[in-house]
Amino acid sequence: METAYTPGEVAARFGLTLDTLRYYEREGLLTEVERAPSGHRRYRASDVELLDLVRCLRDTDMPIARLREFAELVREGDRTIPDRLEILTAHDQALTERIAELRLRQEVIQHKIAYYEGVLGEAE
Amino acid sequence: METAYTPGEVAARFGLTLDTLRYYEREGLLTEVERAPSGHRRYRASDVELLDLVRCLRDTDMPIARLREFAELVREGDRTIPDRLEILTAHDQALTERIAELRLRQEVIQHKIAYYEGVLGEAE
DNA sequence: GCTTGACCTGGAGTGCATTCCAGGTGCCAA
DNA sequence: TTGGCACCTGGAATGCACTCCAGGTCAAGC
Repeated sequence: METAYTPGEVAARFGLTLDTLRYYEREGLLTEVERAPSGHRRYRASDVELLDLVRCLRDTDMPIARLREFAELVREGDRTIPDRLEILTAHDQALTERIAELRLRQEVIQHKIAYYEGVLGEAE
Repeated sequence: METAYTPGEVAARFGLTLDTLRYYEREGLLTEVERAPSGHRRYRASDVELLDLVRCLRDTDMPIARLREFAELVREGDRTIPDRLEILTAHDQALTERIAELRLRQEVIQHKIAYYEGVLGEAE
């Protein structure tokens, strides 16, 4: 029998709330989650694995709509791997650009900090 | 006579819409902007300078509320420089952390990409 | 048997940052 | 004098990603 995780366990593991977890499922970001006889969700290893990637993509600002596309491809099976690859590489590139932009902006901010420190230094 | 910029010029320069520009002003992110006799805004060099920093901070995800605090300090004069410095250094640090997080997540994504590429390679 | 805690549902509500709109003014060029 | 364009106002609407709620179920422990 496959190991399964409760909603509480999964939520704690990924730092998500139960509401967010359910929301992701409703939005189609996860493949259909199995249920215990009681009706409670039971997450399998494959769910957790996908959620790990989803969290990764979400934390790097991939929009929900794009994540849904990705999850749909996952549901369609291995033949969609080229499409998934395209989504991931595009996101990877966007991420590289975003990081570069943040660093550029950070430099400007650091210059401003240095300027303010200079003003304070003179005043002494 | 001081050079002044029209709303259209400023919006184009910073890649903002006129609506956003007005919104920032309403929210107190800019110091009071002067008007031409017609009622139209005339941005002075100091407005543009502040807006440049605001844009930098906004583009690095500083929330509007925090930006308002900062702009209020600017309006209160030079004695608030230590407070402004505190806001900027805190943000600078948050930014460093954010960049580190993005890079970490990016690595995971790149591993996934490599994995998918491996799968496709084998299939040939 | 009864409470407690974890979970369930559908749907409403929230917060943030814009973005849009309707109805107006001022000024320049044809 | 008539467009057309850039701009003005207050206020409403939008999009996104949650987050909350009311009213219920289920299994375990006292």
